[in-house]
Amino acid sequence: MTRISATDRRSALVRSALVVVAARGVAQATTRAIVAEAGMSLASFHYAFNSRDELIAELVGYVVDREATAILLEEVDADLDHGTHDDHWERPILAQVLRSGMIRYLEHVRADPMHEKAMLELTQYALRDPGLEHLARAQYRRYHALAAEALATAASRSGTVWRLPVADVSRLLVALTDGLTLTWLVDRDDLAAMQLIDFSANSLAALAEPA
Amino acid sequence: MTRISATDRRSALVRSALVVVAARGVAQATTRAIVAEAGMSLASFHYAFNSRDELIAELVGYVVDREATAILLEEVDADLDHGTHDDHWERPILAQVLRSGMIRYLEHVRADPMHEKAMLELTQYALRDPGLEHLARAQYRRYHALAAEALATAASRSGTVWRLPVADVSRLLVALTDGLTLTWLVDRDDLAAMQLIDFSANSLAALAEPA
DNA sequence: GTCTATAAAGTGATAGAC
DNA sequence: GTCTATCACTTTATAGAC
Repeated sequence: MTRISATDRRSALVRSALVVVAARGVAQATTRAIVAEAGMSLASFHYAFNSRDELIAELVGYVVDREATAILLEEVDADLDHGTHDDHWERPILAQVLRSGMIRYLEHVRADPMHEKAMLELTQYALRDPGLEHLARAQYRRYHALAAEALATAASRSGTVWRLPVADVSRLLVALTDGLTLTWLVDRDDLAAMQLIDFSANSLAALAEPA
Repeated sequence: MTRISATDRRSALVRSALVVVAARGVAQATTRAIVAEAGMSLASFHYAFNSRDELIAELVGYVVDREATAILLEEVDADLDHGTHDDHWERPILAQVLRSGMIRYLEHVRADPMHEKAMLELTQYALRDPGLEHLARAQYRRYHALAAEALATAASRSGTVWRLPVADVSRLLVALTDGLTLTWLVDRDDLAAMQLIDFSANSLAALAEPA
């Protein structure tokens, strides 16, 4: 009926695909399920995309951006909150900074668990497809870069410096975050998650020293 | 041709299913692919199982047992190796015991990465199926119990005691192991994996004190 | 019990009218 | 551009011969 540009239709389909993947998994994200979610006809799908594989590839690329910006925006918000009151002489303890950062991440996962599950599945899916494998690696490079930035900020804010390259520490943080996500998704144990966060924050903080 | 008991056929199909899942993923583990791997006809499948879902359910239950016993056997082997020479007065450092245990686990993953990937996918799959969800949880309870046993052994061998309940420490170890597995499967970075192992071993060891 | 053949339902993709 | 209708194929599952 109404004319929609091909690019608009593509992004609409990608967003709908993410909804379907989150709700039912990658295997159940059929072209029919996706167009139903988007309120389009099946033919419109193939007008916008050459194949389902093409959409899945774009979806993987899309979620990498989305995840990165989502976490980044939360960081910025937290920074702004922090900046509203005068803390000129107050130096937060590094472990506390890391702890609150990881709690923010956990809240992010708790707010939309199925989305996080979709991220995991899409990574695993990409890892199986030779043509999509590089996207999975790109996703993790993004995570590492994001973690490195957060760790650098945390250190400078708490007046400390990392005793080993921040890139190395960031890999630890990403692995800890993965473990946190995976175990929480399985048993939804908030208490255990908080214990893991405390442990992670304290253990990582031990890798820094006063500036 | 040759008559095979239904139970034998079931277990043969389950083993073949695991091979297919490891090689091509859960979604591609079709009944046809599984019977081809097992060298059976399609009809034999439905003679042994009522449905594909029934096989997948049994597969999930099967891998839980298999993974547990596999890691446990490695532990026993390691214990035997350790017992061959006289170490009556030698007390290994806890961090070293944990480190070598995690290295053994990493070797286990490196020896058959696709099997480990299959385990991950089956857990995620079970988590989506309301009827299979409990199996995913059971799998992790098993992991936790296994980790708790290993941690208790490690502490007593090194003459230390855990400063918090071993069940809590075991959850940390499982999460660390998950993070190790996930990140290694993505980038296959052995050096980063070793750094994570060192970090984990040292950080966990800090949670114990001399007996 | 084990097979071949086929049914029944779902899938990705396309043709062709408008 | 967008639709309905349909093709070609794959999937799970079953029927029926042996």
